[in-house]
Amino acid sequence: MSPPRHSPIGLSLNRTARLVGRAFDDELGRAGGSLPVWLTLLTVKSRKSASQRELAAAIGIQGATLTHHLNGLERAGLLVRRRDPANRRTHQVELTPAGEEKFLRLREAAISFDKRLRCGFDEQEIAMLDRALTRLRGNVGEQE
Amino acid sequence: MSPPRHSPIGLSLNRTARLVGRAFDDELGRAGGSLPVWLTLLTVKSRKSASQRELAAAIGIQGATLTHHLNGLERAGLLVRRRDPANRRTHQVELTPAGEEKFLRLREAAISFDKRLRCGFDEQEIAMLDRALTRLRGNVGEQE
DNA sequence: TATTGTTATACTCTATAACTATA
DNA sequence: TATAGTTATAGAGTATAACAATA
Repeated sequence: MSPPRHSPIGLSLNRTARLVGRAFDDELGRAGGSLPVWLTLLTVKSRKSASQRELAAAIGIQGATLTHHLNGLERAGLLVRRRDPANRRTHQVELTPAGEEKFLRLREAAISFDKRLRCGFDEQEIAMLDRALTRLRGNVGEQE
Repeated sequence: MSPPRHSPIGLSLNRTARLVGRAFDDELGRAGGSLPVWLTLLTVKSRKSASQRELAAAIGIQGATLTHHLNGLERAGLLVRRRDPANRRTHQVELTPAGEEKFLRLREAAISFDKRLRCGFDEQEIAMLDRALTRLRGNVGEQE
């Protein structure tokens, strides 16, 4: 019955994420990308030869949603999907040279943005923040 | 030219916010609401007699977007908009009794969710996290 | 039958531009 | 002319359900 006697951390998190996310999306936009595009390229690069289901799970979206983004990226000539000869149900996603270029360009933007984000933080503070965020994810039941 | 030698804090923030946001939205959904609805009701309650422009700014959305949400809430009978007699351009947004009830119900959900979110954190850690988030907002140029 | 991925469709949140009404 | 708000429209991201191909 008593009102909350502490600042709602969820609200603060939400506001921060929206603000930071919007700024990041703008930066990616200037580099010819968007947040889901960046996440997709990054995940494809870092999880070589993963199935699309695994990629989608790693990004945190549904398979059909990933298909949607992959369609856009393939249409733009940034990647190709090949059937795996071993198991022809699964597709192997691979970046084209143009896709590799785009990846590097967006990575530049991401790195420079992250630098801006870290202003005034030392390594230890960032590590603490990261741990706190991880704990928050655990508290809402992240499975991985 | 060297690769980033620290974990990208933006990615961690993004992943956390999406996960936590989804869980919160589910909780609000079970209480018959949604995140923007909750933010709208909360802001209307806490900023008595603010203009819609001010409300929108406080929530962090455009005026037209707020109008969209207010339309839904008014259609649902949760609030009314009255013209201010002093300046008939501005509208005064006021919760109906049903709106007050909904507000309380969603507040319950928000409080219980926040409690879940705080599991394993002590007050000092939450305060530190909150300060860190505020600093991140500052780093991407929050004006207020 | 089970699994991988796609297509079709729709919903939510958001935004911009043009408009109405007040001042 | 300037300001408050609305309407019309659109776009991005996401999801679910039904489907096709493969195992």
